[in-house]
Amino acid sequence: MTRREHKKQQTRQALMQSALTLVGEDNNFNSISLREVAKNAGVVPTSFYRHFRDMEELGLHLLDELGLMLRKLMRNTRMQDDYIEALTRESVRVYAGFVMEHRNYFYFMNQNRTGGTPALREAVRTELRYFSNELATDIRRLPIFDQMNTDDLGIITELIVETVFAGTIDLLDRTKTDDKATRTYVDNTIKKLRVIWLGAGEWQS
Amino acid sequence: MTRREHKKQQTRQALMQSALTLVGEDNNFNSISLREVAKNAGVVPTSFYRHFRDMEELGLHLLDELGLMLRKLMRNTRMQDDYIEALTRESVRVYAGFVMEHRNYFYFMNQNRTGGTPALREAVRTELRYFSNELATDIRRLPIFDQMNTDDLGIITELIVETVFAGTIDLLDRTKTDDKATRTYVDNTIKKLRVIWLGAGEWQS
DNA sequence: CTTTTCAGTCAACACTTGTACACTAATATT
DNA sequence: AATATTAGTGTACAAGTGTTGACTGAAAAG
Repeated sequence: MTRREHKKQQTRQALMQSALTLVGEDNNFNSISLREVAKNAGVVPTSFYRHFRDMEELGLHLLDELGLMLRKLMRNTRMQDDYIEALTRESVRVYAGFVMEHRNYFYFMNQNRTGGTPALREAVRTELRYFSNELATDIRRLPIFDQMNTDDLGIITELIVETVFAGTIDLLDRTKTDDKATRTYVDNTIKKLRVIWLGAGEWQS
Repeated sequence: MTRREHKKQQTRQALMQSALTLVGEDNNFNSISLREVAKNAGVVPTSFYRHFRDMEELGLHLLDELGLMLRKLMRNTRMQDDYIEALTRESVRVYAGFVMEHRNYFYFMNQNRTGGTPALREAVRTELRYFSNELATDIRRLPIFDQMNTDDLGIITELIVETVFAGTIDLLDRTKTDDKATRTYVDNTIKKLRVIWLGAGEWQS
């Protein structure tokens, strides 16, 4: 990579980081302006166009980045143990920690799952589906699921992903004022997942 | 109510309806302007202030309205039958129908669960918690739950509400292009709820 | 019938917005 | 060493933003 390309990457990253910071400060991604982002990145507004067509494109790249991190994280922490119980506990705990370390990213993702442009919304959906699928092929190996109908398995993993993800925004908000919020989230989510595991075990029998 | 008060209520309603319409087509509540709303309601921008302090206040009232409708609907459809199975199926079906009849309201609610100002976000949370609690006192009567720990019961109802609600935004988006989307949503949601029921039945036993 | 109230109007304000265009200067290519 | 490329700058503009204060006229209160 040439020296110039490197410089470019640097401001590109500054722009993305800037947007993320603004989102973290309780601004909605949809209502932050291109100009704010540029200013916050220490760059003139028009310079923005050297990197992204518009804010939506920046958003999509942001989502890519988060997705990549998330998938890597999940792949590393899953399947360390054979016991669903321990696996669940550890996964949720790690997930919560990861969320706390990347607050702004998750604010962004949550906002755009339900709020963004149709394109952004679809991108988040795809990301979650990706997870769900990975989880499915992953737990297929477990004795409980080895002969379950594929569609049903998909629905169960979807339920799991939704459950973990649904509590994220509450976790983000509550941890601002409550130190114990993370623990509460982890405990509650684990209970929910345990209910799901139990139900899945009883499925079609 | 005097004739003048009646007129006022009318434009007030027009403003709320206007905001809702804009949310339905243009997409995000946070990026629609006070002026747009006023214009769309056939009223001059400054007139807006006779009714609401700002857009957030309008949003909160919108949420009140939806919450009222929703709770009434749910109360009417729950507990018609003794079988969980039939109850679930009917409830979800009715809910889906209701969503389709009030698309813009649900876009609004979804957007602000994860996106709006902290106040709006909290308002949505409260609404969902309200549901969860009502559901809890409601199914407490069922033989499966009559001796369950109250906290655990709360978590399970929370899980149920989240599950029903999580799919709503997808339902809204998909029904734009796919006629069968409603059926898919109903079927999938029912399956998920069935898993939860099964798991709840096995809980602590 | 006269006076008060007040929902909606009008004009004006100080800003912010996205984007077009011509420019500069450092880097890369020849 | 001469030339071409291009990330970032600066200026400019039309359009839209929230909010102000003084106004009007119909309905309500006296």
